[in-house]
Amino acid sequence: MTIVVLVGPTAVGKSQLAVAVARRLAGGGQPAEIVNADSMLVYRGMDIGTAKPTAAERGGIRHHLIDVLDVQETATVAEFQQRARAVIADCRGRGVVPVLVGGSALYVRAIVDDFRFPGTDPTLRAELEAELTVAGPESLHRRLAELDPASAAQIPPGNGRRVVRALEVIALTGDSFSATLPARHYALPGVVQIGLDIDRARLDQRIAERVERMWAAGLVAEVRRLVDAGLREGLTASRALGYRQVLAYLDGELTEDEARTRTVAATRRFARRQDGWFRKDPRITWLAHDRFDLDDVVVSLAGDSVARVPD
RNA sequence: AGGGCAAUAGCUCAACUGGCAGAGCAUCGGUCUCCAAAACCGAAGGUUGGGGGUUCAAGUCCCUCUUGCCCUG
Repeated sequence: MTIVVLVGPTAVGKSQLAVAVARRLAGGGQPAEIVNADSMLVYRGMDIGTAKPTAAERGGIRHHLIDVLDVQETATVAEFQQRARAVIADCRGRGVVPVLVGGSALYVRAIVDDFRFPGTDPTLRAELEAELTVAGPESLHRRLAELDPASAAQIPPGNGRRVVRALEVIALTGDSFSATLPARHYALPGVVQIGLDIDRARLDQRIAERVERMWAAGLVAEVRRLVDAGLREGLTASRALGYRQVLAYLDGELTEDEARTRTVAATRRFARRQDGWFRKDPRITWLAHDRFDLDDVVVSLAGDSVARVPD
């Protein structure tokens, strides 16, 4: 059994390639199915700003884990990991090849590698969060240093978010946090990871054009609509690229023009960070995003894996 | 045309009576086990619009030119 994983920065063309590949990866006569691994495509109503593939763009290929949350719900890696693994297992049970497509590196790794997340406690989290707001991250970090010097050494004192999580885990498990990323060993069989390569100037250009198109397509109106649906209350969704900036515009903190320009800049920075994750993974096979035989190569790489990995 | 105000990092702006030119954002690099399109850390970046003068010392004071904004006619 094989699973194709398509990664790379935003706007390289992952979604499009996924559909082309899925059509040709017929296991047992049925086309492959696409599994989203993108933290923002999960939100209903966030269509324009996330460049969510339209029905036409999906080309009749089934897409999983898109539109599964309301904007006011908080997305989490752990929940996503469970859902994605369930979907993947289901595909395999039906003899269908899953094609995992994602730009959220942590999400992809959590699905494909051996990640085990300690639980969470909303009440406890809320308390720590409240303390973070009033007391600041340094004071929480000092407490972490007493409880668990090893993890305190790993987490920068200014990063309140991670300090809170560490304290939460310690309180919950009674154990130390030991926050380290696991080794790059696939927890699933038959993984073929493919990265789409693009030079920076080209990518920046594509990002600028894409944001331009989003505005023309009515991103501002979409955000207005989502505000009524509770976007501002959504911890995750309200921080999405484009959405956060348009919210600031609607609040009068930015002009519309500034919102657009900042969305472009923020997306560029995001692309750099994605690159940082993916480039470090030696298991990824990199292919130029614009090679004419791109889908052929992906299909054949997937096929090789099927041959190599016995059922 | 006359008068006033302004000009400092790519952008927006700081710098008490003259005393080591800074910050936010952008840019570049990095970190990462439940908000990750998040959060955080680091680096680089300047002939203070041009020219002259006063002073031990000028972004700051004086003269002049340039550019922009405002007021008056």
